[in-house]
Amino acid sequence: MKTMTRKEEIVSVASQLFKEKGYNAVSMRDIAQAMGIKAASLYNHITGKQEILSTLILKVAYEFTSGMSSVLDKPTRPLQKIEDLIILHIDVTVNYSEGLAALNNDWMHLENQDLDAFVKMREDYEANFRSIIKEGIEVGEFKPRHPEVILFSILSTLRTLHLWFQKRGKLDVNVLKKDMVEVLIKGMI
Amino acid sequence: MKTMTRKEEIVSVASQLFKEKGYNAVSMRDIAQAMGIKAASLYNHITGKQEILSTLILKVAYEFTSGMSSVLDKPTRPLQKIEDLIILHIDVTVNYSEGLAALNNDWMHLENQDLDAFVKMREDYEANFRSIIKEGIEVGEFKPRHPEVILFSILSTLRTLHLWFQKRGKLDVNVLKKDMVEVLIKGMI
DNA sequence: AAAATCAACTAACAATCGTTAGTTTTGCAG
DNA sequence: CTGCAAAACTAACGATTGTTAGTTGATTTT
Repeated sequence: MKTMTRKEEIVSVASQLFKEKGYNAVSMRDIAQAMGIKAASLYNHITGKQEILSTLILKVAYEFTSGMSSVLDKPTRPLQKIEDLIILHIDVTVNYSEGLAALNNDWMHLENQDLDAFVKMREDYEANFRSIIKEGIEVGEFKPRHPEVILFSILSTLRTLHLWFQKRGKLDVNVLKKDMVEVLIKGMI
Repeated sequence: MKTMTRKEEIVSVASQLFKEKGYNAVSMRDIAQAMGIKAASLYNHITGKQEILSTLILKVAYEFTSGMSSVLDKPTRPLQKIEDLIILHIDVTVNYSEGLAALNNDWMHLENQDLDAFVKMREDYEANFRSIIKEGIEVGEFKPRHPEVILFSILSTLRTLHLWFQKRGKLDVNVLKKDMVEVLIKGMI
């Protein structure tokens, strides 16, 4: 782990507290105490509480957006793209697990442009995912099921991965990738 | 819809606000305003903000617990039990959609005995679910996949159903049940 | 009609919130 | 050493939080 700027430290410490109690239940004094300083000192490094949240969430959201771009750019078939996206989610979960909790639970506490930017990224991401599924059904690679149900099932699972990964940290990442792809794509029977 | 007591009205109104902004971002004055009264008047019917949350969450948690009991009592095979649990989740989602948001996002803000009771119900529920999956694998009804991954995939999907059900309310409930069972159990290819 | 209960109200409380201003300490470059 | 900037501090602000006390008017019970 490379050396962190003080601001990165604050965002990191805050993200752990946000994960446990949520954005609104964590005070600036809580964050400061976890860093061993006073709340007012935080303002030497950040402009306010909102900046912590938006820095945290938008960084992770960008990872998904750029990951989706990579997947779309490759000339692969729909099934391979879905597999790539599952791997993407697992990798982001492993590397940004703190930020994912905030992204999932506290995105609605973003404000103004940050909120708009996030919502747009999220909608675009879902739309791209949906298109891949629809194309897979059209070319006969997937069963002709309601695309919305497939999209919902996969995304729900992937979005809450961080909860399980921390609880059952014993799960080996590569085993998880393999089994997750199998279960999500081929089902359980 | 039968006539509500005033307390039930408060819990209902509060649950809608909790769903949008989360427990901590909703003030007693917000709840009162949504009911057309003053915050202090709420205390004629409830003992405090905590009671709203615990009433809301524990009612839904009990639905899952008793639903699980029914499924376990029937002398069916593991596959049928899983299908029954999927139906249970969809039914609870339709009938208690507001409470599910609080259960998923704000359970950690419960206190003392309420928190303990909830955590125990949740752990028991997951343990029962896990046992059914393991038995299904043992008797050869399910593929020999990591039980934890199957459990996680199904529960993640079912627990976030309420988010999608409100967004895409056009989805017919019976179509949803059929497709959801198919997708979760048989996969997408 | 009198008495009691209910459910609303006003007013205020102590605590905590995010944030600002002004000051002191720390650590490094010259 | 000296000087300077970075980063900590103390103290306080106005706003909001959940909650309590005491009161009023309406409705129900006796």
